Amino acid sequence: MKSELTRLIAEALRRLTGSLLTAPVDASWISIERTKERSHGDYSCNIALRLAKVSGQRPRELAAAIVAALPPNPWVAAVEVAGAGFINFKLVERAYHEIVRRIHAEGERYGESESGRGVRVILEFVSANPTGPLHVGHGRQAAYGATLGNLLRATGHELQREYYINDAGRQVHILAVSTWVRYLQRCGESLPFPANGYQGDYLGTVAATLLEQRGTTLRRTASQVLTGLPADAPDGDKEQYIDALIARARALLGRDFEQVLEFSLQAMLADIRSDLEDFGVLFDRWYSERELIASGAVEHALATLEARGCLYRKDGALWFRATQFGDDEDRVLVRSNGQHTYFAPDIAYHLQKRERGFDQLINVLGADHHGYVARLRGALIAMGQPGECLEACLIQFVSLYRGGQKVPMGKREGQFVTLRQLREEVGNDACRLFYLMRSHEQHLDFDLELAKSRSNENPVYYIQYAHARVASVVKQLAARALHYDAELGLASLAYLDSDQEQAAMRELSRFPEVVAQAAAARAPHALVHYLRELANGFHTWYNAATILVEEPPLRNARLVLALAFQQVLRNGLALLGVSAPESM
RNA sequence: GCGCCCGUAGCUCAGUUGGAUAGAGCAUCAGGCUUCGAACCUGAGGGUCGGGAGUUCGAAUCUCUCCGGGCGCGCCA
Repeated sequence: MKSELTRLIAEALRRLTGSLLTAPVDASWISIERTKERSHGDYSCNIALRLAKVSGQRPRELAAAIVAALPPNPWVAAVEVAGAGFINFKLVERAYHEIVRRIHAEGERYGESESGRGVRVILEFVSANPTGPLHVGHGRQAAYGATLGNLLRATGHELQREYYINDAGRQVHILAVSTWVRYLQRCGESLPFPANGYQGDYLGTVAATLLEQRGTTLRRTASQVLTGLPADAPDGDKEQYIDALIARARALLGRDFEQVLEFSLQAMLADIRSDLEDFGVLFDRWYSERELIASGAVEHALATLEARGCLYRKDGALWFRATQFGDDEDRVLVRSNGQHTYFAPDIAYHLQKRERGFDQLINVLGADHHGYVARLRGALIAMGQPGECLEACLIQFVSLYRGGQKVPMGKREGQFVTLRQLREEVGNDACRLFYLMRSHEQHLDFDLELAKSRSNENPVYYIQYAHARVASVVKQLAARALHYDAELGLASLAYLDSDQEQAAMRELSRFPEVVAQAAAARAPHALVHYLRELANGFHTWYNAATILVEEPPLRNARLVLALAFQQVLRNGLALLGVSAPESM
C-alpha cells in the first residue's frame, strides 16, 4: 500500500515539474507513513513540507497542488491537506478487507516479506567460552540472536546461524587444570584451588564423573603437584601460578592431560548445547576454533595481512597495524613466546566468513566487548574486506531482581545465576519474552517475581491469553452446535463496521511492516510491543462485541476476524520463540 | 584521561531516515461479569523528554557543552 501511494505522489510531482517545481524530485524524498491518529486518515505524506524549502512554496499551497495533481486510485477514498501541510490519505474499506483475506490465505506465512532477498547473512551469537555454564547474560544474547535469526529468515535473508566454540587457547588449559584440582581434592589430596581457576561448583560435578570413569589413575600427591610452584594470589601472581600449574599438570599427566582437557570441554559443551536447545535456541553450525586453526586459516589470514604490509615485529612479537584502520593502538597477533593471541584466530574466522560468501557478518556480543569491534573491523579492512560488512549488536547487561532486591551475580566467585536456573524458575516463555521486551541497547532489569506471577501484572499472559481466547471461542462453536463458514465470513467482511473492528484490521495490516522493520533495525523488542498492542486490540474488541451472534454472516465475519487475530498472534509469538497456547 | 552506551510519568520502558496534542504497562483512584474465559475491559490523574545553547517551517530525535549512571581501554579471552 505504501508503495502504491508513493507511486501516486511521484506521478503528481512529475505533473507539477516545470510549473510549480523547477527540478524533478528524487523518489527517495517521498515517505509515506501510517498516521498515529485515526482522524488523520490511514496514511500520511509530508512531501509538501520537505519540498517547501527548496521550491520556495508555502507548504499548504504546495500540498493542495499535489493533491489536485494526484491521479485517481481505486484504493483511495479521500485525500486531504491537514496541519502544516500534510497530505492525508483515507483508504476505502475494501482495502482493509483485503488484509483479512490475505491473512486467511497466507496463514503462517503472513508477515513474511522479501526485503532481504539475495542478502547472505551469517549471524554469530552466544559463542560463550566452554569453560562453564551459560549465565543470564548469555541468555539474553541467546534469545536476541534466535529471534533476530527468525526475523531475518522471515524477511527473506539467506541466513546461517553459528556458535563459535573457543576450544583452543589458554582458557581450556585453565579449565582442564581446574577440573584436575577438583578431582585431586575428591581423591583426598589437600591442595588449594588456584585463584585464577574456574571457581564454580559445576567443575566439582565434572570431577566426580571423571573420578568414576578413570578411578584414581590421574591421582598425584599434593606435594608432587605443588613443590616448586610460585606463590598464588594474593601473595603472588595468579597468572604465573596458573601457568606453572598447567605446566606441572602436563609434566605429571603426560597424554592424560589432554584427556582431562577433552573430558572437561565436552562436559561443558554438552551442558551449553542442551541448555540452548531446551531454550529453543538453535544453530546451523557449531564452529570449532581448533578445527579452524587446524585448517590453516590462521596462517592464511596472517599471510593476507603480511602481503598487504599490515604486520611488523616488535619485542619478539608479531603486531597488526590496527591504528591504521581505526583502532586505538596496534595489536599483538603472535606473542613473543610463539603463541598467538585469541585475536589471530578470530581474524581468521571472520575472513573465512567472507570467503564463504557472506555479505553481512552480524555478531551478537555482550556490551563489554564493544571495544573489540573496531579492532576486528580494522582487521577486515586491512585484509581488503569492506568494513561495513561487520555489524555488531551489543547486548547490554541483565540485572536480576527478586522482590525489589537486586540479586548479586559475581562471576568471579562462581555464584552467578545460570540460564538454566533462570529458565527453571520462570519458564521458557516468560524468559524469552522478558529478555526481548526491552531494547537490547537498554540495560535490562529482570524482575523474577513478575516473570513468575500468574497475574495481570505479567505481560506474557496478556498476549498468550488473547490467543487462547480465540481458541476458546472456536471450541464454543461445537458446544452450541454451530459451525464456522470461512467463505461466508470472508464474503461478509462489510459487517465489520465498528470502530474496534476497523482499528483491528488496520492493526493487523501492520504486521509485515513490523517484522520487516524489526529485522532491519535488529530490534526484536519492536515485535513484542506490537504484539502487546495487537492483543490489546483484540481484548478491547472482544469485550465490546459478541462474536457468536445469531446472524450467520455477522457471526462468520467476526470469526474470520478473530481467527485473523489468532493467526497473527501465533506468527508473532513463533518469531519470538514463545508458545501460543490453545488454553491456559 | 580516551572511547562506546544510556538518562522520557511514582516505577519499568516504547517512541530508528526530524513531523501533527510525547505514548504503553505496573502502581494509584473510579467503574464494568445470571451473556463466547474478568489472566479481560472502560475512564481519570500523573511530564521543564537530565540542564543549557544551537540548527529550522518543526527537535525526545540532529550538533555543541555541562551534569549523572553503566561498560571498555592486556604479549587475558
